Amino acid sequence: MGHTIRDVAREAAVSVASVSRVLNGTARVNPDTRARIMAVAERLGYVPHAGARSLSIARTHAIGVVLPDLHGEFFSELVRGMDREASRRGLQLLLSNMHADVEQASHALRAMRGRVDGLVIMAPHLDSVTLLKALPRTTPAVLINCRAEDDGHPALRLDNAAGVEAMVRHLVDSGRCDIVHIAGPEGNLDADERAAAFSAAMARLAPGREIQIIPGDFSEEAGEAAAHQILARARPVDAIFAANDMMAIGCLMALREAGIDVPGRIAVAGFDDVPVARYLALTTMRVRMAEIGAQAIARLAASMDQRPTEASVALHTPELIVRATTALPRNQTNSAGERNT
Amino acid sequence: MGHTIRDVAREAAVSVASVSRVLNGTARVNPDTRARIMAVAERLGYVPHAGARSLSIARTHAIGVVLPDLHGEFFSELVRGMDREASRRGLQLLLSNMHADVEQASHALRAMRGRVDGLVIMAPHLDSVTLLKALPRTTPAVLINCRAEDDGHPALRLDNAAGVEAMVRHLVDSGRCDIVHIAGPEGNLDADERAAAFSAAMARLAPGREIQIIPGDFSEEAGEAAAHQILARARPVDAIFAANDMMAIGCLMALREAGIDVPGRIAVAGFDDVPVARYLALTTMRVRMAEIGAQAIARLAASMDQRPTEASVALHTPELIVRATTALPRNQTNSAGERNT
DNA sequence: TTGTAAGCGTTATCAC
DNA sequence: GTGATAACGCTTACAA
Repeated sequence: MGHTIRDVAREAAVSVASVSRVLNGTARVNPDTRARIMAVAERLGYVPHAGARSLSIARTHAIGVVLPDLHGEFFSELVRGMDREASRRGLQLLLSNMHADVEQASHALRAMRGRVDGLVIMAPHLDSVTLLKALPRTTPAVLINCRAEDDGHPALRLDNAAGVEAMVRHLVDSGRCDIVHIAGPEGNLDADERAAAFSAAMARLAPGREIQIIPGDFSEEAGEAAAHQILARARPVDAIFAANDMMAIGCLMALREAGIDVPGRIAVAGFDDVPVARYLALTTMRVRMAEIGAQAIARLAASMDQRPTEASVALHTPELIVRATTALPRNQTNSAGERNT
Repeated sequence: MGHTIRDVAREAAVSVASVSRVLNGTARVNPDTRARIMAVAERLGYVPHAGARSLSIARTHAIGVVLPDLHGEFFSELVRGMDREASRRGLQLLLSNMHADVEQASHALRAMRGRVDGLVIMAPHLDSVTLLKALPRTTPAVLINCRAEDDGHPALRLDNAAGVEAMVRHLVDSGRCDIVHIAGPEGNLDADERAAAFSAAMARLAPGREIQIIPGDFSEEAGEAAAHQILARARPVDAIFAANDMMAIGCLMALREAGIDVPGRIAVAGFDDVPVARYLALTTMRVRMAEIGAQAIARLAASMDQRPTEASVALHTPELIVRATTALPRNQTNSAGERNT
């Protein structure tokens, strides 16, 4: 099963040490022997055994990525961003899906010991304290959107509060105060933060209005269902702010089907700015997932190379993207098309 | 940096062999010592070093995935499918991006030696012969959409010819014979196959009509550009068939902006059925990327466990998804909405 | 049932 | 310059 360094050494009539030196360029070796070794390696089609090498030098040049079953585009964007940054740095990504329970998650983490130099962990739905016990305290790790009982690990967090506030402000500014929020799955960090921020923002920006929150689960279907529920009841609604784009889209489809004028009668907004949002002209909060992924890798790399970096928490602030689904009513229109704020 | 099996052995006053046996359940050991060992391991927070273990047992339980910089949704879907299947089987995925040139690609492959039990390689843009020389002939590998100079590796291929033919037939059946094809980047296997199949299908299904092909690169912008080019010239066109969805979407946007009636005056069709396609009601050929990814893992797992499997090539046939952008003209309508064939 | 020791394929520290 | 050889952390005959 593949040649070893010893095969090369034997064929070239040298010691394994010399072969290693040549292949890694770690020390001077006589040009002649060097050439001979290269030739043999080439002829034998020798490929070094990275696993053994890692064991020896105690460095794998790989970083472990532990993600939950992510909804839709998120996975894609996040991993793409990481992958880009990782391959720029000559690092490989060891992916491991972490399913719902902490059990499997910590198993996944343990399985990484000795295979990676660091970890990127995203677990918006789990108790990170339990989780972190599973990982050797020596392994550098950066946390993305974990419930941060600030435990000393560098972390990346989404500023959900700021995002939600910006959106509520936008809606209120355009004259819509009866806003209903469709929440994400309970227990999910982002969902919870967004719902809480919604209540807070409403209390501040539209005092006196009822705070309406409908439960959801981040799925398109939940958005549809919520739309139907909203249409069926009597309370006034002039805007729907879903906790993520997919639910907003479900809403949009349901409203369109019901013949409701959007944004004329009801405005609709989402959160995330997934690619589809642009095509459907959905107003939303843009979250640059790829950038967050790349940043995670960058910070991890830093804390792997140099001295342990500051355990700071970097906050990513979403950006308001105004599109047609919340366009201003005709008589108030002061700008057209897409506008960033 | 983390405890070793020896630490546990020492603390528990047993040999490393016993610790190993207990932790792997590979042999009977006295319940008492067993308990003692477990306790110590727990207390020390011992996590086995997977790298060392792999070296010893010559099995990594990881599979390497080498992909090009994939366009859009593809990456997402493919990796998601693989990830799903891999984690079902307790396998980890070692991701490595392969950039344009064969040099980097083969480097990426070599870096996997000793870290994975098998490889999934996708390289629609490279010469797989050169590529495959880089990998130890002993490592099991499955190829996805590689130019298959059938070299003995199990492979997964897309039946582009069948897909293109189905679409051309659909267009012709709905009375559109002046079809222009927007091709993908030259050198890309799928792009080339689709363009060739287009010519063939036209010759067969719309004999006598000019075979019009406009070059593109799979990007939305290319689709827009092509649309403008088409509108600017005199030749009659009643349908545009883009080599992928993103270009079809670019087209769609450009036509919409130009006030062209779709599908009334010009029908538009794509290829891939990316998620956005449904929302834009784009007729397309559905390619189940996630399924292909999962299948790749499944086949790889098979050829890793058992005897070397047959080197067959599995063909994935895309499915025609008819949506509004190619709906039949009013007077011929015989079905409504979305329809699968 | 338990322990000793020889690998697994590298790298790195010594001598020479 | 080059070559033995001891790690690296684990598994697994083979003995005891």
